[in-house]
Amino acid sequence: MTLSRNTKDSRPTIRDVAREAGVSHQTVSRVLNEHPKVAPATRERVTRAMHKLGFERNLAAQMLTTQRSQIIQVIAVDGKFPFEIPLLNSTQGEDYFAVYSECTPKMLPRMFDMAAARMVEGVFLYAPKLQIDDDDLLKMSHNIPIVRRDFAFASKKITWVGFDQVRATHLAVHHLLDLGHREIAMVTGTLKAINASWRYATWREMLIERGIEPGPSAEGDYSTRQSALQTGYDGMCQIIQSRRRFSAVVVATDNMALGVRSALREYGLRVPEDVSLVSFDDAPHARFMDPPLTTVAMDFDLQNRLAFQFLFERISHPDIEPHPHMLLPDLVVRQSTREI
Amino acid sequence: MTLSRNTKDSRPTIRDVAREAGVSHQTVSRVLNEHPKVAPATRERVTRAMHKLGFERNLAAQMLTTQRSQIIQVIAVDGKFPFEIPLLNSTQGEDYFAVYSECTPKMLPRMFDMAAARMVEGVFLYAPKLQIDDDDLLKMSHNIPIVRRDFAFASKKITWVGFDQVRATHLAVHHLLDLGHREIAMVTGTLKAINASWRYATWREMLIERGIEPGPSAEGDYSTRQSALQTGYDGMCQIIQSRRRFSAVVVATDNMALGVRSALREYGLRVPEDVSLVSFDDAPHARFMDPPLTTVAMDFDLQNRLAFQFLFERISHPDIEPHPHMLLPDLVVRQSTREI
DNA sequence: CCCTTTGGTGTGACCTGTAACATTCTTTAT
DNA sequence: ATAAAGAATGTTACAGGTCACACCAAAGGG
Repeated sequence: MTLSRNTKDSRPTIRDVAREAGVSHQTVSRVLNEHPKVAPATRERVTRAMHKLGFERNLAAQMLTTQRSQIIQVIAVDGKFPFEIPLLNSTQGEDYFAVYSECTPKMLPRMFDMAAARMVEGVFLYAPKLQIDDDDLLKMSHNIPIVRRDFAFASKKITWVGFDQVRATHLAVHHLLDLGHREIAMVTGTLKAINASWRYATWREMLIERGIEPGPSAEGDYSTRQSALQTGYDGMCQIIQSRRRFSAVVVATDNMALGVRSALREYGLRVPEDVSLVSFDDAPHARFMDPPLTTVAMDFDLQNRLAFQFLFERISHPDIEPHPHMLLPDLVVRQSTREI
Repeated sequence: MTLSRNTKDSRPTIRDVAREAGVSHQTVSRVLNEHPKVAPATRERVTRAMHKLGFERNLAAQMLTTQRSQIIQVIAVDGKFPFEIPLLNSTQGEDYFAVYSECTPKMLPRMFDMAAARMVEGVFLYAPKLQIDDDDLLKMSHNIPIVRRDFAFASKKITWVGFDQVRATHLAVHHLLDLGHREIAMVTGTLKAINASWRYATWREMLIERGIEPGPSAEGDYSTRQSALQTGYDGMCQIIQSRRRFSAVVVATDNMALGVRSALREYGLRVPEDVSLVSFDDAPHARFMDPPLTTVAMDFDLQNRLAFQFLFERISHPDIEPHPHMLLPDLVVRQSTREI
């Protein structure tokens, strides 16, 4: 017994639609791709046939011929991309899907090989610890457009979107200096992260430049919410136990600040009466903390949106120049800082 | 001038590998698919050729013939899936990619149509507000395996993974009752969410059953972190302003509890001296709050892992019975509750 | 020693769209 | 009227894998 192809669950193809509408499959393809030279009446018939059969274009087949996957890949190198899943929906308006993967710096070339084989159209790179030469990165990229969503200071040939960490740290430290603080401690993120190390270095340099000895510091890790809270707490405990004096603490992120705040409380230190606290990010919880947290606001939403937007730009106009994009943070003064 | 196909950036195909290794393309395919009947020497030659040419199997072509995409789709209906992107990496060990999309209940059938056209192999459904008949859901599913990662009480034909909300609420309210509280307020999530409404209903019933009048309540929305904090705050303010008495508050999630805590503080109400607070989730920040939060722990990580695991199970063994899976929460007593 | 089995390999069709080119039928310019 | 241009549609050849089947040689059974 010979079964016709369209038995059961197999979905209709353009050939089926063509037969239904009494045209050639190519005409159906033209309708699908909104080719101008299709007679309105024909287009109408074909459209009707498509609806009748419940036709949906087979992406795999389209991928195979066009060499375009409509997929962009988010690659987190040496860490996790700490945002919420709905962010991946930003690609939807552009008819792209985003897939996510993590890898080590060593695996990155292989990652690009696989991306190329999957005909991934763009790579959204989150590699906050990766110091890599632009040319090396481009070499392994198989010409897939890349946008780095991090701080890649020296990069001239790769589009990236990042925050000015020096400026951010200036805002935080200046604020404390203006309030009269001279004994300023810091709880940093992992210094392997480029952003975190800039914040740390800038904090140090600003104080040293002014002849002030940098206060005690501890290294944490804000790469996940969990570790941020815990290492914020641990770091603060460590600083307190060091017995070195401090009247203010700079904390690398608002999540860490939650842990820091908790440690201070345990040791009976009041904020801001005994210790002023300034942090970075302006996360949603910052204004609900006790006291509401003074923080250097970074609009990550904007950063992510821009990074995606630039990526789509590079995909559709591969010839335009890469343009690094430095975002400027803002100080939000709340009640965790006070004049000494 | 005739250009050979393999100019520049076009990637090598199995035919290229075959030529390089001096075998047929089918043999290369067999090596790729670990077919047992390939002579070791041949396999070796082919593998070497693949490496030499930097071959990666073209996913689109594979998809087209096998009708398998190696893609699973996470669909959030009427809301956002509030977890972090790295969660999507749980699919990696299984050689799947996860894509994410959101839709309204009305769009869901169309979503499945598109999924079928993309040959999506499984759907991870997060639809905490969706009350839908199993059969209706199955009807629109094009036979794509589905796992619901939410509470779908009546479902017998769909695999789902959820927490026992009744039990969870019992834990919270019993705890307060045991401590002597009789004036118990509640800040709920949006009552359109099935989980939230169960928590609300159970809270009410438990009190009424015992002849206690339910305390004041306010409806919030914990579907995003942002809204959770804000509506937690707003809801608590509303309850306080109602002037109705309460000695304890049940809060729908730990995120909302942050807002609630902040509102209480503003009104000079101490926790737990004036008000006991019990919440749900045991989010990372719960133990760093002031005071550390008593909460009903739900292991979302486990829930997500199980849901993914069940989905892969259903994909590889479509014939096994759907099995609803009810997870049991645990009460974590910290310092936000106290005997009255 | 011949027949059957089976391990190892090759051949050609097929999956479902799209691109390039061919074909038909109008319409316009000369 | 006739060539040329152009609109609408059809034909055929891909894209890069996998599948079904054919084939051959070596091994095992009678």
